[in-house]
Amino acid sequence: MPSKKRVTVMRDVAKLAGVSHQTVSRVLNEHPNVKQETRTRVLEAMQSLNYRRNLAARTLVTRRSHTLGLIGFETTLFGPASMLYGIEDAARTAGYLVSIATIRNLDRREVLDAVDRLSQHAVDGIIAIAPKPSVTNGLLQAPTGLYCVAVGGGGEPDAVPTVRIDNAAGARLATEHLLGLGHRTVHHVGGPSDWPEAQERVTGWRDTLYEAGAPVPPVAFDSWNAEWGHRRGQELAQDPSVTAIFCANDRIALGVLRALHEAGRKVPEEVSVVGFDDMPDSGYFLPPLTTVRQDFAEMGRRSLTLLLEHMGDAEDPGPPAHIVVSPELVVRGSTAPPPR
Amino acid sequence: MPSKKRVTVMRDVAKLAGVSHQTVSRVLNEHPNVKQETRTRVLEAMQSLNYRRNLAARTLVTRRSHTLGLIGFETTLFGPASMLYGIEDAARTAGYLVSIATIRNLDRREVLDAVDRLSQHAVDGIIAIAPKPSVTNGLLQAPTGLYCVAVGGGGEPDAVPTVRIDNAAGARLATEHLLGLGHRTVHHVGGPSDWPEAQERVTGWRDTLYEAGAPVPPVAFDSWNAEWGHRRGQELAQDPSVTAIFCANDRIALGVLRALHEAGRKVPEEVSVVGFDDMPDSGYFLPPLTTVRQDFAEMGRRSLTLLLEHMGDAEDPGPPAHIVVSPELVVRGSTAPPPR
DNA sequence: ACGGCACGTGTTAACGTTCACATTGTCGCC
DNA sequence: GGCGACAATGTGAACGTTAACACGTGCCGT
Repeated sequence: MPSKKRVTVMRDVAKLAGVSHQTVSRVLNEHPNVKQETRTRVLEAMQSLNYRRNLAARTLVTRRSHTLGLIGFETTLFGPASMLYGIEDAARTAGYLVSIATIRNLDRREVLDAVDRLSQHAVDGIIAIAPKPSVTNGLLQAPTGLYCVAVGGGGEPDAVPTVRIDNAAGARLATEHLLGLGHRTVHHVGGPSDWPEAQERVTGWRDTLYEAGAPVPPVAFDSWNAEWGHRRGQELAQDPSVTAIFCANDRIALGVLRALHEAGRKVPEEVSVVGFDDMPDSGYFLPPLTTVRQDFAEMGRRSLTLLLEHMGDAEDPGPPAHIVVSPELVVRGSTAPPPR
Repeated sequence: MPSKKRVTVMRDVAKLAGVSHQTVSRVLNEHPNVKQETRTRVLEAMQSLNYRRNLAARTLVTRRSHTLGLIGFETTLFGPASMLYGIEDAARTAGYLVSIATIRNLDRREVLDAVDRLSQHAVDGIIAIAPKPSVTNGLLQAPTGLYCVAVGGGGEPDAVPTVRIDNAAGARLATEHLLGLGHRTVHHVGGPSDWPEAQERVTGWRDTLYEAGAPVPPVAFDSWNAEWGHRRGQELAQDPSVTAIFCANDRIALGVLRALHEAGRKVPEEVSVVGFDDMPDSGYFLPPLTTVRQDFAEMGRRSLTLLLEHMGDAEDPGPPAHIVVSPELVVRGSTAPPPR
């Protein structure tokens, strides 16, 4: 007949090894004061019984679940998805599991709800993919003792530690590259105007033009997708003076490329185009896209390190730390000197 | 002075409401036998104390964590990332949290490791993004009582319930579309030969050609990315008899488009190209890509439903259920009748 | 020789829930 | 009017782990 108790617990291991359950616990937690011989005996017992410790019980008493929460936004896109990957990757090595709570918009309500859901499940900390301040603000509402960091955001440094990319520097790289090729000025197709990241890219681009004494053409904002790039590209294609276009991301650039092609304007012979992000297949656009690469996965990893550090600091967290990573220009076939 | 007890627990709520902790528990679990008046009194107490129940304690005694595990592969790509999204979306509505364990390759070891990690954290069930049988097989190793389903796989129906797309039908749609336009035959650029999904697409394509009495050109396999499409596209571009190419996915198609363009062969005037997946910006390729759409997020949602059903069925699970979803042809500008 | 201290181990009590059972009261029905 | 059924609540014991303390050893210094 089948035994009533299904899984083996500490007590079973202890009995087999001829010690108390506490000693088993000590072995498990690598407590120093256990004789080598007992340790191996316990380990053998665990092995032979195929023992796995019950994390729920452990969590109950230690108040640490060894689980981290991730608040994600638009995680189907390459950038966020890669951050998620980087975070999970680093978390695994650090012995944590990652639980996700995606939000469908950036309302404060949604964020609070996600924080609530995660904290109910007793996560030890939260990483938020936080492109807008509303998210970071929501994070501040988290129960005390719950550590939070934000990744991939923009705007002014916040009350929570942050990992972000230097968008202005990236925009500068792109703009300087184009000016360096001899273009009189550079046009810009913006992302959504209410995203700090989009604004920072505008700033970097504009400042570079100013400093170079180049005229600053008007910017239009809308969204991050190819449809917008296509729409805006059609307008720019009408203007023969446009020879260089810096797009707020690669998807917009894709739309711009198509619009230029449809208008019969050759890239890069007549018009140069630069993107931002370096999505997986940007190198296979027509022509291959020159772009500003950001290492999303690395940002994810860094944010996890930051979170763990933050959690490690006992009571006094000190001022929130901020990590800024630098983007990198990838030159491909979509940029060339202007026609003469 | 600050009180020693930090968080409020059931006992506190009970005391404030003037009932026993068990009654509070009953209110929380919506047990029928609680007087309306007491219920509201308890609810008010919970509200005013800002009580949140401790899920770890609950898990310890009920052995249900209300957490689901996800084993993910290449989650930075659009398909898997969308499935993940769909799964999380459905899980949230069902009151579950999703924990992720990504695997970096499809080895059995990695899968076992992921299952182990998830089961340590006491997940109630596991959904695996399982493109190759090795994953599904690993799933069978899961501890008894842990329910698993696979999503997005291929190959023969497995021992675990599965949600998959009808790859052959999708390939058929693409091929018939091209034949219907008047092409004598259709070439195919395959994915990785050891992926069942890639093979099924080949099968659907080949069968359609057979039935139509069209010649079946040789297939080459390699990987899923644009680089491969570009490489293979260069070869196909040399052959003037090639007028229609069906690619195993959109990324490959992107590479093929570029190769054709470089070889001076116009799409769709001289050569038609069809993809598979319908990635976000396929509609803005040059030209806009005709493709076979699969609804990844929906597959994710369906897989969650399947898992919950499976978990609900008490002891006897019956034969594993399989859901097959149908893809859909999206006609855009990359296909046209052959040159005459 | 003896107090003290470090080691190795065991004992008991939490942690915050839910479950099984016991205890009331209230109603309806023969 | 008694008696069973059921509704509403309370009591105690799990669940499996770690924390806090207590208990023996053996060794060192004075």
